[in-house]
Amino acid sequence: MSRRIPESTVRRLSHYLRSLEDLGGEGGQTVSSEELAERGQTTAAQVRKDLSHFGSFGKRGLGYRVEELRSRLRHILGIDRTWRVALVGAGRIGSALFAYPDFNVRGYDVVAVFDNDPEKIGRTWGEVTIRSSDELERVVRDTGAELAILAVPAPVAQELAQRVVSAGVKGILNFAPIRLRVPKDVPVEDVSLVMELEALSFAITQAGAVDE
Amino acid sequence: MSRRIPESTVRRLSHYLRSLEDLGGEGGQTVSSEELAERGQTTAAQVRKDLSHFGSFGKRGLGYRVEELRSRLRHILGIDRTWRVALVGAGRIGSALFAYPDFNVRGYDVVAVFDNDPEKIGRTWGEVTIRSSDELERVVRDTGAELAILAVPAPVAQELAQRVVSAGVKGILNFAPIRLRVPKDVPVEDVSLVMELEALSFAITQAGAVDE
DNA sequence: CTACTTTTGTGAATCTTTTCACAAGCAACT
DNA sequence: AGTTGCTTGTGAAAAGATTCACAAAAGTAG
Repeated sequence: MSRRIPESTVRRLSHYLRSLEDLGGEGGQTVSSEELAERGQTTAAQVRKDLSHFGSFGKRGLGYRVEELRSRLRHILGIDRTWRVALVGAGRIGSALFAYPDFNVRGYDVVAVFDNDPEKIGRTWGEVTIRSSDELERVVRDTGAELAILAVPAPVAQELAQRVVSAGVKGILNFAPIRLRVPKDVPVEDVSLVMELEALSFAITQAGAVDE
Repeated sequence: MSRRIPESTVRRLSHYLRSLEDLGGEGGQTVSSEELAERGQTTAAQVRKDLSHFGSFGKRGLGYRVEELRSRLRHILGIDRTWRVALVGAGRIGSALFAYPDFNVRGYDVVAVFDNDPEKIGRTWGEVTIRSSDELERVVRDTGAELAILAVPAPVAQELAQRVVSAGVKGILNFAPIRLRVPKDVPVEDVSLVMELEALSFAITQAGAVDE
């Protein structure tokens, strides 16, 4: 039951949660750390250690009750509530995200969409109207958005990051290929497709190089 | 100049490379580990340690020649060549990726696109015709695709992963929210938007909880 | 050529994360 | 109630990653 939680632990928690959901989990069904490990590509000891940071939810000799562990994890991850999300950038990536089904299911509710293309401003996506980024501060405040997804080109990402933060956003999911500078109490998660691809080509190249 | 390279090092290398590219880098311009650190949100010692895994490219008292380090990094990351990519899934995410500008620039060339929607099969995107996934093995082999991007729903991802691998693909970028089972010499990079968002809501929630 | 400044490359120290290993707890059965 | 079988929770050990700190190079100036 410690204080500082490793980033890698958090990612695994997400994964355990997904496994639990796949597992269905009617009534008093239980699951062992061993089973979770297998599904999560890790070890049983790791699963138990990860969970032990937050308390002890299992029963010895029996395992974890699926239903209970699931709701505990949702609470730990902070998704036992709805998060209001501002989507900044209504281009290709923005629209793909908006349509992403798991999104709403998991408690993320896109309450505002911004773009600076006059062609797009005023159109509606589902219930939401695309706004000019000129209105960003006002709309973010009015809608009470707490998260921002930045799906905009690199050159404008930094400016928009500052603006959403000053309008009250508490965390940013960033698709632009730059390191955003924001106050350090505002967490930023970067999604960089190029970086992922490079990790992949590195891994492939490296694997080949072992034989040399 | 060691053997096993930490995953985190690889990601930082990607980042250094991006910084070097931003830096322009005409002629004999140089950059110090300190400068790279600043841009990469890390420390100078970390930069030097990361690079030292692969040799020593700097000049003491002077730093690294931008142009040279850039091409070294491109070589290390395995992107001093073109990678032929098969894009599996022509839905929202697939099309966003296809249009992603950095993609071609960075040496990733989409040589085949697959979908199983009869509406989409036969259409062309740029130079590439969308094929039925029935033809996957043949087309992957014919085009010599080495990487696959899986942008398909979770239920079919595992099957398609196996099929691209058996057709000769050497690495997979996976957007489906499941852990793929593939031979262990085939690297898989997962991109999970939900996981990123959950890491974000955890961080925000946690930050608040410190005050309690 | 010598002194001075700068910045790398790297062992050693520190800090973090993972793995090990086992006592303690729980359920089921006799 | 006692025994057996299983699985958690957790200190302690091991492995891994980062930071420190400094000698060794390289350029520059006098």
